[in-house]
Amino acid sequence: MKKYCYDYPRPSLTVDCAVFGYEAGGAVKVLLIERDAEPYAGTWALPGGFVGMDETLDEAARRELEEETGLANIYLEQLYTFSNVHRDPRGRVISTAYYALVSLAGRTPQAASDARSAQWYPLRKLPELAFDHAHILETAVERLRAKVRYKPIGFELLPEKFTLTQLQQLYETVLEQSIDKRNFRKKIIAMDLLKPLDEFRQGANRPAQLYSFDRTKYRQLEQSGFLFEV
Amino acid sequence: MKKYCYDYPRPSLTVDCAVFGYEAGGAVKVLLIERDAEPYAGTWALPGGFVGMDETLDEAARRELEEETGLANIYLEQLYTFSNVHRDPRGRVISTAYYALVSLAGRTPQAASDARSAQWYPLRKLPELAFDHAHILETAVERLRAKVRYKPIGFELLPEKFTLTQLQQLYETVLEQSIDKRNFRKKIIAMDLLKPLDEFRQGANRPAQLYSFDRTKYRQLEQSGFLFEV
DNA sequence: TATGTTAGTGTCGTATTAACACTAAGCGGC
DNA sequence: GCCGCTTAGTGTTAATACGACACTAACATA
Repeated sequence: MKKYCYDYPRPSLTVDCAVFGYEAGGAVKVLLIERDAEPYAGTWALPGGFVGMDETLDEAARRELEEETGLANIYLEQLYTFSNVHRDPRGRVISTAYYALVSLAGRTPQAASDARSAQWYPLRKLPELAFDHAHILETAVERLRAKVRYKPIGFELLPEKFTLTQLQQLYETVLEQSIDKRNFRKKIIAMDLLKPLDEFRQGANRPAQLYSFDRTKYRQLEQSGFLFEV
Repeated sequence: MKKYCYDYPRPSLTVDCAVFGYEAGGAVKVLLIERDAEPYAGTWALPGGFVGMDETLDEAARRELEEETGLANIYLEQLYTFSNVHRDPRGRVISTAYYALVSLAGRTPQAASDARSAQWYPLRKLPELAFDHAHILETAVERLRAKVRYKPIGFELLPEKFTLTQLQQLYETVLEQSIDKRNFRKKIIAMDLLKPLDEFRQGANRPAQLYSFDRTKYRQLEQSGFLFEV
């Protein structure tokens, strides 16, 4: 018994989340779930689901992400709304995609809701994806790369205290290109965004200076719409 | 009698178009319609309307724009999907906004459908707008400015044959800042995007060299994702 | 104490950018 | 016909930003 009736037909609305995970030294990963329900049961897909009547798309994206993978407090940014007429075999479903880049550290997904399992997949070794999610993911990767080139990243993606080498590796991983060490340091230091700490990271070799982000300066820069080219 | 029934409630989906118009020497204008139907009857708004079941959002945006204003063949680009829960008094309505920048020349809107009237409004002298359309417009202006800084504009916005001064004025108008004449010419010429013609524009003063766009080169550059800073 | 590994640092040539002022060509009025 | 007004058109220079490039420092371990 269908209870919700309208004068005109309405498409369904979903959200999908392309969450990229970064881990020092590793490749970029993507958070995927194995679908438990039809259609595409048993197939891997981006976390996502239907939008509720009393939540914004942002809220829906965050909620679905947490429901299906257990990951909360991830800042998602709207990517694009995909509206191909036949993108979903259930009928007319329009989906607004979100994306994010987060640190893998401490973020182990736990499948729940209609996800049979949930895990990080290396971006270069993806399984077959449900719906048009491969296409969504492509779009998200493009956007992520484009964005990283003019907005600094780092918050969230590194431990509270980190070395310049770690920061450089982050950029090299996301951009998939190597960067000159001296030039990178020059530029980052010139931005005056990092606070050198009194600590050093001990280890097998020469101890590395630890830095932390200066969030105040970060926000100032953010508002003035600055450019940041690596 | 409501004929379309579903197991779960569904939001309505609309599209809205922020179409900016440029005219040599004038300020940037925005295409608005005066709503004929409730809610907001008599108030000015962005052209737009409900999405059909067998059309993509892009198609819906183009269709609504033509229905309400008579303007066709405008290349719209997706801007953002606005989903505030109370953005529409009729209930839950989510709207995907599109934007475009076109030449005013020969584009006189003709109201139809549920638009009582349709006209170009100077961006600096806007009336009160319906729904959250003022907010959508703000977002569109930001995006337009950002985009113009790295993608060349000009096609569509100038007559087939134009002078470098006209092209410069276009940039100055859209960016709302003045540009050094010599530097601008140097840069534009260096891009090798313009064909100097054998003609000059006659008028009251020194005749100006006429140029036209070299569309082949434009497409080449477009594909290589080039940057273009003015 | 010798070796291996990562941290850290400066210069220079080149390319890009911004600032800046005068001459050229046509028109209209006198 | 010449003077004045208006718009078109043109190069140089100084400052800055960028990319390329190689060695020394510090520590751990064998």
